[in-house]
Formats: sequence, C-alpha cells, structure tokens
Amino acid sequence: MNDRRTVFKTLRDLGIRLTPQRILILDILRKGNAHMGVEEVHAKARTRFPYIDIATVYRTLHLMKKIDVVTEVAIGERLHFELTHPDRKHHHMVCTCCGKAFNLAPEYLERFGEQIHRDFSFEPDVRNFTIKGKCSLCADKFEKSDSIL
Amino acid sequence: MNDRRTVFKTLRDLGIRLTPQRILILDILRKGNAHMGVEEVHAKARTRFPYIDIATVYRTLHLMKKIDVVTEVAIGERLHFELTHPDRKHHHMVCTCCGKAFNLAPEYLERFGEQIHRDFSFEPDVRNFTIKGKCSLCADKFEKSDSIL
DNA sequence: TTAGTATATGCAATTGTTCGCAACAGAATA
DNA sequence: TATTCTGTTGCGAACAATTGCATATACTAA
Repeated sequence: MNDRRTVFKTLRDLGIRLTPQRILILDILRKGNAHMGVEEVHAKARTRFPYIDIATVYRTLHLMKKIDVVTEVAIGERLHFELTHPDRKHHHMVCTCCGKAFNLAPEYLERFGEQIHRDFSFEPDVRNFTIKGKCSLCADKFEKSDSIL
Repeated sequence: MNDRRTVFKTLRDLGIRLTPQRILILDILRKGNAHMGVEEVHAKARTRFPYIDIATVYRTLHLMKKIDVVTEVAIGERLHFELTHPDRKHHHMVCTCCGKAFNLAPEYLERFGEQIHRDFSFEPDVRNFTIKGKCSLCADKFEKSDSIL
C-alpha cells in the first residue's frame, strides 16, 4: 500500500530522488488525517525545516500526484491534496455553499467512466474527480431565501 | 433562447446593469464560435474599447456564469468560457495529452447527477462539468512510448 | 570513500486571477 | 430633463501558483 517504505521504493524505482524535503512533505500528508491545503503543508514543513520554499511544496505535490502517490482534491478555490490510499479510495462531493466535503464510494465514478470509455474510446481520468454542488442542508436554506446572486 | 434580446431582458430583470463593456463581451462570445480564453476575449474587446480592463472581463464572465448565460469550460490550465446555448447544451471531454476538447451529450451527466441526488440528497451542479482524460489517439501513442513522467 | 552527473532546491521574478477603493454611469423617479 | 441611488469600472496592489536560473545535493559507479 502507500506506507512509507513502499512509497520510497516507488520513488527510487522511478529514478525520483529521496530528498529530506520530499520525505517531510509526505510524512506531513500521512499525519494530516484529511486533505490539506498547500499553505498548510508549507507551514507545517517549516517548523521542522525552516528554509523550505513554497515552490518546493508545489513541485513535490504535483510530482506525487503525477505518480499517483497523492490525490488532488478540488476543495474551495485553492489546491488541496491527500495521500492516495488504494484500499480506501473515494471521490469527493463538495458543497459550493458551505464548503463541506463528502466522500463518495469509487464505484459511482468508475461505472460512469467505463461507460464513457465504451461509447467514445475516451479514457477518462476519474482519479481526480470532484463533484461540486449543494448539500441537502444548504439546499434547504436556499429554498427559503432564494437570492440567485 | 440566449439571443441578444433575451439576455438583455434577463439581466434587466435581475437588476444587472447593461454596460457597454458587458454588451461587448457578450457579443464577442457570441461571434467566437467555440470556447474562448479570458485573454482572448480581452484582446478582442480592446480593439473596440481600448480602456477596458482585464478585471472587468473576469468579473463579467463570472457574473454571466453565475446566471447561466455563459458556461465555464476547463480547457488546459486557464479559464475558458462559452455562451450557454440551452438548445445545444453539451459537456466536454478534454484530452490532457493533446489538449483537444470533445463534446458530450448532456444526458450522460444528467442521468449520473440524478442518481447522486437520489442516493445522497446532494444536488450536483453538472452545468460546468469537464471530464479530463486521454483521447483514443493519444492513448495509442502512449502505449508505444510509455514514459510516465 | 570519493568524484562525477543529473536532478532538486531556494530565490527572485512572472503569470494568471482577484480585490479594495474612489470615480463614474445606468436606470428609476419626479 | 435633472436628480438621486446604487451597481460597475479602471486602476493599482495583493494573492496564488508557476517558472528560470544558479547553486546545492542525492545517487551511481569506480
């Protein structure tokens, strides 16, 4: 799975160097129990490694995303990331009203993706897929005071 | 539908003012036959209205998106927009490899959205929904020279 | 252990997007 | 038509994210 050791091996096998910065960032994501913002990761990293630059955090997170070690989650406006757990994969439904995120079992999108592939031979990447919308609570609120703007 | 006159009426009814800048931007989108980037819209607008600011373009496009007059399309990294045609609505499949965009009939996502709503009482906003992935051509290319990075 | 090399980093500069604010200008009213 | 009210604009500054470049460092092979 994506425990420390396995990830390190994955990186080595791909010729990606194991720098202290990268190890630190991965450890921070592992300890953070949910998706984290870039600034959040950077702040935590600085407490142990004061000279780490935000650019390094961005570069590392994007690299890890490319090799599927972390997953990008579209929460709010800014980028958020979390470690990819193959055994508890899930997608997200984010309420654009209150910002809360709900997990979604992977089958929903997988079935959907397979259908797209069958019909168009387009291979959708459902890994980083976030559904935006309104949660039931906010939908209720809206019905009463429904200002569109 | 979304012809000039109807849009103007929609804006008035919502208390949104009809400024020359907004009219210009809408006309540019109408003439542009597909989705356009923000900078592209700004450049075109300047030829007729040299002092228009890029911030106004951004604000106008976001406003029009909120009232469903334009649709945001996630092509590449930057924001793209197109006029919403209720009679020829579609979603997009964008190839992350070659950047090409393919249209997708609306039923696919509508059925999917309805299911989500039934199962979780979460109301997904499928209006601005872009599916990223790999088109069949790029998938073929990739099989031969599959470098992951 | 050391030397050599390609990759990764920190820093500064850049790009794309948004925001705050004073001045301006639609639209409703008289 | 003149007046008033409020939404909108342009400008400059702020912010988030990315990039170029010179230096530093992880890894490989000897």
